[in-house]
Amino acid sequence: MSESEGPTRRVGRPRTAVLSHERILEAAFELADANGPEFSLASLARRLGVQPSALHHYFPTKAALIAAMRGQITLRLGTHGFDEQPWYEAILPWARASIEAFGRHPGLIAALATLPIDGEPESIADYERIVAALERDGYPSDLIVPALVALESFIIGSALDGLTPPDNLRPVHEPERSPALLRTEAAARAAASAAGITPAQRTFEFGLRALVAGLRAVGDAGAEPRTTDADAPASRGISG
Amino acid sequence: MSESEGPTRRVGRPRTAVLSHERILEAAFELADANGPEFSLASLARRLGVQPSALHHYFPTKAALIAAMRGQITLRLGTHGFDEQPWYEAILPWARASIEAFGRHPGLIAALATLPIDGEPESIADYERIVAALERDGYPSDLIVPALVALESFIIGSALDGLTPPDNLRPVHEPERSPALLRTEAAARAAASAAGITPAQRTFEFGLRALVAGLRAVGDAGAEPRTTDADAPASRGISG
DNA sequence: ACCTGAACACCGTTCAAGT
DNA sequence: ACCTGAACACCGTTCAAGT
Repeated sequence: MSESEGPTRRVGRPRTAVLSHERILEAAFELADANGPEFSLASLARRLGVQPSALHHYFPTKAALIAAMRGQITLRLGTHGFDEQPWYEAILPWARASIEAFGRHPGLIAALATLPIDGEPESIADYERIVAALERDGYPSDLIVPALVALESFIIGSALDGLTPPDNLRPVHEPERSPALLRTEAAARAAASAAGITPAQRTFEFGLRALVAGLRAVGDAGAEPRTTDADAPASRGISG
Repeated sequence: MSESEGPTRRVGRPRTAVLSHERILEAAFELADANGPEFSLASLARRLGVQPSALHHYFPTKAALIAAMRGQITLRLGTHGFDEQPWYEAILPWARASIEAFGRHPGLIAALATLPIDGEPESIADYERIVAALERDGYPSDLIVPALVALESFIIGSALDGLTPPDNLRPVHEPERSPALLRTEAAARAAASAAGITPAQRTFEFGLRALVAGLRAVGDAGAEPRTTDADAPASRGISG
């Protein structure tokens, strides 16, 4: 959109500002859409026709810019009717919109995943809506945030999985050494093809339903003191 | 371990080789263990007392080195008794060992996740063992690989989640605007603290059990032609 | 206040040259 | 074959200087 291939602006403050938070964010999304994991401030500056250092006047660090992008993405997710439907219904379109949004910006997924939420009003508001629905539906209080985070972890991991080639798990080098993998990978790829979607998309939809069903089962049994405790086994496996 | 802070080796082929695949991998794991997402060939070369370009003699690219590290990590995961136990039992310690391994190398998680499996014999062998167990237990053939990939996506996403601060979802800036999140996040953190684990660890264990339970439910209903089809809804949500 | 331009401390990778 | 050293094309960030 904004081409401006550098009429070599001279030094000093321009008469009218060339940049703004909005213009930078817009160009940043264009750059992130042009797929490939190459998202750098330098290439963003090139696209905007400015020097890289000019960007730091609006966003102090690269992480701050990405945090702002995350806020925009969250805004566009929409509400998905958590107020009208039970959480396990409304969460499905929310999850689909989330991975779709992540998939549109391949170069950002890893960065978005590790970014602290911190003071991000949009993400906080999004979480608040979902958490409130779980509370309203009687989900066990101390398992609401874990359920939400587990779901988001699955979404993030699936988004990264979507970056791998469609036949990523196909044993091409020594197929005779992994016959079961060869068989089942072909079956899964054929099923995805028949459905007109990628294997990664089919995997996501399948895993999403399984995870939500599992989370729901625990929540329904949530009135009693919880025999399906989530705490016990961790002491025998996971460390720091 | 290997200090060798550069007695300034002179040019030309050394009388006895200074590097080897094993020495490089060992140092690479030491570097990845020293937490922080800074894993570079330059810092690895510094640790080994060589020039960065020397590394390319053993691993053509950084991605090739990380692929080799992934192979080592997979080897150390162990077998976890998929031959003796049903898949939904053996998969639990396998998943715990996986996230523990990822958690030990924070700087590698994102790179490991996006790496194509390609010709990685160790990972292929690991998958083959798991897939074979699912087949043996009668899991629907075209859902075996999706089940495995969904689980691994959850593990990868959870590993990334483990990098965020423990109170990542706590609304500190405007707590009055998100009361439900404030309540439930505190409840979850308190429960984790009482169990002597981090919130991320408790979330992982909880989500793992929910996901496996959900995957198992679909598999048990797998004899019939599948009314719980994974294909239909994708046509109304997920795109390229 | 808002930009340029130089500078700093990094990256991964290639390749000629030396032994 | 196995390393050094120089070179190339990048990074993010800081900061003085100009308007």
